[in-house]
Amino acid sequence: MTASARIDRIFSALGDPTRRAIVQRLALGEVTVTELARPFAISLPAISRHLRVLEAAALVRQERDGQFRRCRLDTEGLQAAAEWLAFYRHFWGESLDRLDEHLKSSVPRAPKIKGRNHGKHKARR
Amino acid sequence: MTASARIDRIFSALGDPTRRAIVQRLALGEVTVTELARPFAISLPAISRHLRVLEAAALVRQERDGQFRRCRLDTEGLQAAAEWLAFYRHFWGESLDRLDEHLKSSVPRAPKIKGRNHGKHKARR
DNA sequence: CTGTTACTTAACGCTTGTGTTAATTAACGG
DNA sequence: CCGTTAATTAACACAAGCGTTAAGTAACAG
Repeated sequence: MTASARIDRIFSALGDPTRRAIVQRLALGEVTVTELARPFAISLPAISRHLRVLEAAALVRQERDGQFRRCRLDTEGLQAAAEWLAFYRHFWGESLDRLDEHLKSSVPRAPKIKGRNHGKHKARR
Repeated sequence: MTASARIDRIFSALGDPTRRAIVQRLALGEVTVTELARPFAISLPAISRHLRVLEAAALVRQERDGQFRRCRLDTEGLQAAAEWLAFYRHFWGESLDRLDEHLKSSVPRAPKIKGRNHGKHKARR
């Protein structure tokens, strides 16, 4: 697999608001698929496929636990994306130290669950 | 415009290898559209539309110069993406300082132009 | 066994994305 | 003016993406 294809999958995966919301939810902790799906206004199969995409991008990992599948963050994809972007840091002249400061000083709010009615596809029934 | 829609556009824009190659090219310096398009195996209109997408994502800016349009990086989108990802840094326990080190120590190779025959759509004529 | 719960896979439809060629707009150069 | 160069917009084709419902698989619970 080429490096480009890997980064492709990561950024494409993060381009969907439902999938970013899943990542944000998993940042709070491990959950089963059904638990994960509950806050969303889309069907379970839809969530299931988002999870495939996130797994292929190394953003999420799933592990079987009897009847359940536990999902958690996979940092590999996030790291890869961060490193790709870090290459361009000097263009905005912000050292990572200063970015670090900025982030530490901002309120560490929990990510909100988004992804309902995001307007790309309406539920039709 | 919602914050989510903005991040949407940025990650979706970066999800395409041709567009990432454009960003990489512009990191080397300002160019006109035709110059920018030359290394790619796709038509000028296709490049032109990629530029629209990149502009909408605040990743590229275009400025008229007589007969030409000069394109350059817009760091706003890159920053926004980096900040979104930075929220998850602590999950892989890497401080930005250490990431900084890592990047400084690696060879500062120029980004390569990719995006030809990336397999998503074959040229048909 | 049998039914229930937790998912995933299959099949389908609509929308979006990406490419093409042809036509258009705008500036430059004689 | 008139032709050339630079780039965009228009119109179209086809693939990919994301949603749905229905059917399949696997573990659990009685």
